[in-house]
Amino acid sequence: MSRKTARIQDVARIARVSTATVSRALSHPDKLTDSTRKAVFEAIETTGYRVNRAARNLRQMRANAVLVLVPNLGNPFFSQILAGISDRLSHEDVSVLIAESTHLPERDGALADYFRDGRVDGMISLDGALIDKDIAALSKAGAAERIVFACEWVQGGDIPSVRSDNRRGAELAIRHLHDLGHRRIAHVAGPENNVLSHARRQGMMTACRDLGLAVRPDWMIHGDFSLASGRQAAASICAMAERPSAVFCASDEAAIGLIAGLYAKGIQVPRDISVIGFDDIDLASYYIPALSTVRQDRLQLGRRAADMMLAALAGQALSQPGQVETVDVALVPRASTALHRT
Amino acid sequence: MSRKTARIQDVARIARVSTATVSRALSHPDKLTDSTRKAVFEAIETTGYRVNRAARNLRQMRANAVLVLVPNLGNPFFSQILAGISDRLSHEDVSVLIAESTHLPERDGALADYFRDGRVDGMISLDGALIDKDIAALSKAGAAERIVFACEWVQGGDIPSVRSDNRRGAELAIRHLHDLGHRRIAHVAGPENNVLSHARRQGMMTACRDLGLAVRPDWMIHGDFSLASGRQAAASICAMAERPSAVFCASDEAAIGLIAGLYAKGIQVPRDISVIGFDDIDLASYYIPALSTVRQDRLQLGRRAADMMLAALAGQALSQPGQVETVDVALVPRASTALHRT
DNA sequence: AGCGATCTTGCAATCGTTTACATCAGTCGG
DNA sequence: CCGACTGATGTAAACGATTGCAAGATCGCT
Repeated sequence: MSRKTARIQDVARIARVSTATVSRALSHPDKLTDSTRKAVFEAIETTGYRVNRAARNLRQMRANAVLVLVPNLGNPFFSQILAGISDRLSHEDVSVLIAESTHLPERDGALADYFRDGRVDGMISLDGALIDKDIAALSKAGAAERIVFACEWVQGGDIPSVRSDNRRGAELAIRHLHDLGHRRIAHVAGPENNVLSHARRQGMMTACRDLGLAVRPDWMIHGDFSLASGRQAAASICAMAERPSAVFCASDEAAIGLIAGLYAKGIQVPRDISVIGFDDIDLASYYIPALSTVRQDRLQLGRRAADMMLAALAGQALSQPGQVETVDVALVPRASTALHRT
Repeated sequence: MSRKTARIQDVARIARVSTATVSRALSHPDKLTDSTRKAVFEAIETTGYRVNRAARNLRQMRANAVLVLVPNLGNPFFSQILAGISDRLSHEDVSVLIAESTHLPERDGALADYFRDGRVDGMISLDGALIDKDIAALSKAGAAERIVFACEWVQGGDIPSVRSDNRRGAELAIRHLHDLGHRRIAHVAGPENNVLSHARRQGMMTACRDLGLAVRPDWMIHGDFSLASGRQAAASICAMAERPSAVFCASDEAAIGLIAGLYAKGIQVPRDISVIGFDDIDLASYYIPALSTVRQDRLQLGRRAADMMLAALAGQALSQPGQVETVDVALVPRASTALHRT
């Protein structure tokens, strides 16, 4: 038995047809006579033939692969979106390549190179912090039409995106606290330059205005979505002369960090302060107290982004350049928010 | 300006050399005269040339890519190992493809096809549940020498692996509980057929024997590493006539589920029962009570696996076929374990 | 039977590299 | 001054598929 894998020629010889016919049997089965198609598939069976992707990619000048750019793989939040993407793409015979923003080579245009050397046909970015330089390099590489954002996005561009309804999520959170009687509400925000931070803060401001609540600047606490930043926020709150009765955190992790931090100082949630998060990570319902939060459907975000990508690759430009798809969010009240003690 | 990207021919023409020389400038720069090398690199600069990966892969008959097989991308535990792998490989110009075990096509040998159609040169599997059929298909595809396990592994095979010292981790956990005065120790195990479950249970048994503790079969509770299984275990424990004073859980998630479940029934940790987990996930130190656990270095697991992979691809077979590298673990005592009340 | 239309299949060029081999120019020792 | 040797570069044949074009086969209709 020969060590080498079967080539299209071997199949053609056994099926007594040309290589062209074998190729067609695979890509346009309906274009063939029943009998020849059968003969070809039998030959494929006996030889165990599989098409060589490198050869196909070279000839077709496409990669049949998509790059997913993740800010931080260690973060379960992103990896679940990745799972949604992978789910869709793996069924379409499109390979999924991954790259972490933080581990990209320093060299400018490292991202664009994925396109220019033909490794991928498109990119789904979960990172909204792409700088203009990257974007410029990408569009110079002719890749601009084959980029989709998922979850995060960049502000000005025409690049289509799939995102949660962050503003509404924030409004739901604030209204929930308001319904419970809270009037003094603080916010632990995400990173300053992040689009999600911004949208969620905006949502909070809108809701507060509608409800006639004041938003005190000193109750807008800086954070970065992380556990550690939540814990730090706890310190800030303890130091306050007048404390809020409830806190809306821009992420579940920040909320958990905050609760842990408050607990360490003897402030109990929700007895002394109510806390609500954003995301509904798996752990939220197992935390003590179970975390009230706003659910984002991360799998759905990934799947929809993958669908947009497939559409973009299928050829026709996207319906509108700046297309935005929004995935709904839902309030999930649990035990970390309680009636305000009057 | 032409739309098409520059080819090696264009570079050759501008640098006034042959394509062979350009190719050599990239792969064996030292084989060239200083002057020609300089000329070539200048031409590359002006044309913005990048080698076409499909063409290179076809000619070299290799993919310069590695497949990472993950049981479940949604699980942060795996995605952090993935981060370690990605970190190493992206610096070596090796692309990282991902596939989820659960989303693989039903067809037999779907994994082997990644090798047979030349999409990847090697595979790092985080999934120890590969069935014999898969393995057989893989080795028939000549891929057996290019597989490495990370974290999990399969029992009998010769396939090299990187893993944490699970037995020692379990022993550390048990001795820690013993040091605190606990003598009645239960275990929430992982899935029945999982190698990690087995190793950790073995470690527990060894430690118990050494310390002269009885292991009661009815205190070995089935689980599957998940939050939900931990919560279920809480129900089991509540139903027991005689309760353990401490529980060693095979994962942090199970431990958290357990604590949440016990809390719901009015049993407090560590006041009534001590609980220790395994993994040291990010959240462990932010849980209330902060979770005692055994730390696994997931990044390191990934990095070492990537290194083994690179060595395997570099050509020479691995030192021994069944090579096993062990990554050390560490006890991290926190607030979920306390002195046994006598 | 004749003719055009339609459908099926084969021929051969092509995608962009890499690399074995050939070639050519120096270099060096005798 | 010559032959052997070394080192740098060019020539051209792969790698394995896809696909425009052309040719042959089949069919329908008059």
